[in-house]
Amino acid sequence: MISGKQAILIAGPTASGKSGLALELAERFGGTVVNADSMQVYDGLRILTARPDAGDLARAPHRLYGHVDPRDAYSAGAYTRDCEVLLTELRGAAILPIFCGGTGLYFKALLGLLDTMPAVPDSLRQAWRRRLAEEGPAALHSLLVERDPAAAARIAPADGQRIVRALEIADVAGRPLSELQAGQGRPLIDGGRCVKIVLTPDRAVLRERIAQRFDSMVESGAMEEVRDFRRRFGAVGGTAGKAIGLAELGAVIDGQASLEAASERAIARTRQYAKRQETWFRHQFGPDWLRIPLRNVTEIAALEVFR
RNA sequence: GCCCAGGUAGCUCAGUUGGUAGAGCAUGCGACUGAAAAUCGCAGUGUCGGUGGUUCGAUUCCACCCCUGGGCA
Repeated sequence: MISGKQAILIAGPTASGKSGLALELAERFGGTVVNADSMQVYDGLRILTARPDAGDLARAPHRLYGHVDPRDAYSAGAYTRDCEVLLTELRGAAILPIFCGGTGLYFKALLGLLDTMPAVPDSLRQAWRRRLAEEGPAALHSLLVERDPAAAARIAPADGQRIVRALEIADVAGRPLSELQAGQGRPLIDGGRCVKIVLTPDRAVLRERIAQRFDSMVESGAMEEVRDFRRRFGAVGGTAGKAIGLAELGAVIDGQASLEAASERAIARTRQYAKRQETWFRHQFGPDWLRIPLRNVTEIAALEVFR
């Protein structure tokens, strides 16, 4: 294990080679790769969500991959609770966790940058979501102006998702969300005692990799995977249902689109996603994160920080 | 060869009764406290196919030419 380090954190845009690097380091340090990706937690879409395959799993232990039923609701909060349990276990066994994933919010949660919030009952959440669908975000935003003016000022009137979140928290907590967001979150790991790296590949290179990866997903049976997924879980409405490629390949299966058009669409969505990730890592992650433009896993693993 | 339709942003297309043009998608930039592969905001782009003519002024009207699609031969 690296001296004095609690964990290794590997972030980066999709298709930047995070998983390969995590695997390399896990083998080297006898560590466990821990998922930090909001889609790879779900069961059912191994190929489309680029989850490690059987060969990868044989090389090193992997945790929090595919452990959630895609019909269930999952969240950064649920992830935090999963990690808390897991970290206790790994610490007990003196095993180095290597967090690897593209969900910036999950890293933020890990580092204690999310305040503790009361749990929102499912019924309440559903009720607000129904109102959002029926009345639209603008109507709920004007409601929020009365309930939590500070939050309303920060949240765009069209941002239904955040408006609903603020409203439901105000309901359960009896206090505005903006008051609860005090920056008092409890870190699960100490950021100062971790190796934190962000992979920053060149945009043009990443675009190329994204396109190639989608094609190879299709070649490896992504279409069949979507069929199986539908058979097992039906039409999934939650987060898992929004996995890139699911709707697109579904349209091909239903005869609504050509494979070519679907691929183009899925690849474009992936590029857009990668861009949002880059923006997040650039601005939400501090200067204490190491930005690494190198692409070769062995090269990165040889860096000074890993000695 | 003839007839018809079309050639406008990277793509698909709208439009200008003549005053140099716009949507969607794509692209770029950004926000982000439990749906985050989510959700949301901002921005740019054009020799309006070419050449001439009419006009104060043409992407718009006229002529010719080129290209694409369809039809007729």
